[in-house]
Amino acid sequence: MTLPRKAPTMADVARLAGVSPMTVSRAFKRDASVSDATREAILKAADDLGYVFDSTASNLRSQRTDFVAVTIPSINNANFADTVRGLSEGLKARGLQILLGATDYDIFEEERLIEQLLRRRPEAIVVTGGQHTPRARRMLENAGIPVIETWDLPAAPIGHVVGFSNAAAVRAMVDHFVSRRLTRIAFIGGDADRDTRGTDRRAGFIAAMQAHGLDATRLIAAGVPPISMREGADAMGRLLDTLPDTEAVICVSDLSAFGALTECQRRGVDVPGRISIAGFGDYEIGAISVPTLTTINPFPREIGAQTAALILKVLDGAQTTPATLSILPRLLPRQSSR
Amino acid sequence: MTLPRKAPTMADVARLAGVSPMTVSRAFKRDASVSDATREAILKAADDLGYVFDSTASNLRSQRTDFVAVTIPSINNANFADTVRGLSEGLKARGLQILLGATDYDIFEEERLIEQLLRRRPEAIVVTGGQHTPRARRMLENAGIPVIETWDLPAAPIGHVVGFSNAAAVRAMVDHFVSRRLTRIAFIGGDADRDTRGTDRRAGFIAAMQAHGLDATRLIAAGVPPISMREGADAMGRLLDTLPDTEAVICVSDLSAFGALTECQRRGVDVPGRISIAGFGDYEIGAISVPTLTTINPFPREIGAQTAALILKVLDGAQTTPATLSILPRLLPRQSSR
DNA sequence: CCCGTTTATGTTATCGTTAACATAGGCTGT
DNA sequence: ACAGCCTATGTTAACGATAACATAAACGGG
Repeated sequence: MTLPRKAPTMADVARLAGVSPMTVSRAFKRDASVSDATREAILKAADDLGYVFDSTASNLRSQRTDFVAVTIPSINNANFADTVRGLSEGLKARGLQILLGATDYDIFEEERLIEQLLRRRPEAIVVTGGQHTPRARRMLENAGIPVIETWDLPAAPIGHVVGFSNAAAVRAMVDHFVSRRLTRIAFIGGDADRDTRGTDRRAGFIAAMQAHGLDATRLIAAGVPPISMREGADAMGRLLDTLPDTEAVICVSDLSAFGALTECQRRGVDVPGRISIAGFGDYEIGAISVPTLTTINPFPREIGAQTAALILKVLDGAQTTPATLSILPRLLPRQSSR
Repeated sequence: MTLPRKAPTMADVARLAGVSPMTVSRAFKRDASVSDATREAILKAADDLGYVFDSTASNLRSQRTDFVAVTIPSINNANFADTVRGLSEGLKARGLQILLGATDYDIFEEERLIEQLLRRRPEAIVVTGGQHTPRARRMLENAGIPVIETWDLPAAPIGHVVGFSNAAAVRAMVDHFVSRRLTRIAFIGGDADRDTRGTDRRAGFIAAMQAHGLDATRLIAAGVPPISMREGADAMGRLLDTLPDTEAVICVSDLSAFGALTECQRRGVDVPGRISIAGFGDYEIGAISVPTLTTINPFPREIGAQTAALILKVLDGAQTTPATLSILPRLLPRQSSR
């Protein structure tokens, strides 16, 4: 057992390799000009000493952290996870690392998180949604780094946008049902004020119903977002109890839609025979359940990939004006609706 | 539009507030001794200037980053996400932030990731699983920070452990089936060598079957881990085609088990009447599907929570020897098995 | 073969915060 | 009233890498 002596620094490596610290620094960068022999000797020396590059020092001196800060509502959500995956893959090649934080669907938590993240001096920041506290907005505006809002098309963007209209996506679903002669349509979502995307979807539902001259009052609040399969099932139970003549139901996500489907199965209610069900998000479950679930794919991974590409473009100076990349969600009619 | 002048530093804040930079530094810490009047003036000045604390400098000087590095196989997995959530919640109170990386179920990718993470000088590192490349192992051993292996009970731990035996958990499932007089049992998992926890589960299955004197050759390889619902369904299809007398099947996860269930539903194969199905992980879907899925809950969130608590203890010096916290997974018999 | 250019390396100062030490003034108890 | 002890603040130097500048050696073309 050796004593836990102080960790070796570049100076130690330099001494052992017989070069200056600056040369060691160069040897650890990809592009820098160091002769092969010297680099090899340096890496050997570093390995012998068990040297581990200290990026805290590098970050300060070079004023670069190679972090990209990302906030998502929840880690435990396949859609947001897909976006993070798309981002991560697109940024990895450039050595950019994601600094991830979850807001728990709360814009005040988001504000706190953004402050924490900005202190780490990321190269760019990606936030989910276009609704923020005034202070959060101010921090983002003054951060001096590229800001990308995703999963939404904010009316007044802070910087760049890679998103889609949640309201328009749900409108397409309403249109789909109406074209099938289904008019008594309900909406199952979370309690109004927390999940802003869920709220947008509900608003889109109401607007679309009214545009068709239909009653938009079949609204079931299933609990605090994100609503679970279980909450979807419970909401469906209440819907069947109170408004049994409902012909179709749009759920805020595929998870709640699947829960709703199982409630119908337990009660022997035929889907889509007696009631049609639609979800949102194109989760895998909707593609494989029996029956499969009609849903909307907002291409979350694509959002991440395009966001990553945009960040690289901006950091390269190849994009100097705020960009808005609009993703077009796709309606996927499946067995759960007719 | 103001010019993007240089971001203000503590020195700027200090000048405006009429104090020394050190006092500003103190004002930004929780415990430091600064009079209320001074702190207020400083925070006001900071706000006026739009000052954002620079943790890159703080990290270097104080030799603390308040990062805890975490590697998980995949971001897009509810079980690992739960562990991260448990960790995150337990660490937040102490101002520790998670630095997350995904290995994509690949120990070579894990090695690369561990190196990247250690360069950021985390206060502790949490890895999923107990199998690592030799170099990864060496890096962890020499990192000089607490190392916690999770989701496994390694034979030769590097440091601390918060995990469970995947093999033992599956053995309990085999025992469960055997006690119900089911003996022709199959296992659906991923291809052998990648997902080490999946491999452990398969090995546990084989060992348990042999311990009962039963045939342990009904093994279906469903593809590259992590295997999806779809792959679970496909595997079940092959199983029904090739070994139609199978009485029970244990799937490597609830997701593949649900896929397998849907394949049975599509084929009109009664579950559990003709075949029993079990999964692993206690995903929400298993609790709500019709029929509900027999599964094993390894308490992923608890793993995260206990890991967080352990890290705090170690950083406080209240735990100086390597700890092994063993979680006991719970078998949950449900409708999909009899 | 000489001068302009490139390549490999060295030197110096610095990024912005804070640990460590120092000190003035106020307070406490006897 | 004074030693002893807090409390609030200041001063100095350092964390470990690297940007910016400098230079010696190698190269190359006419």
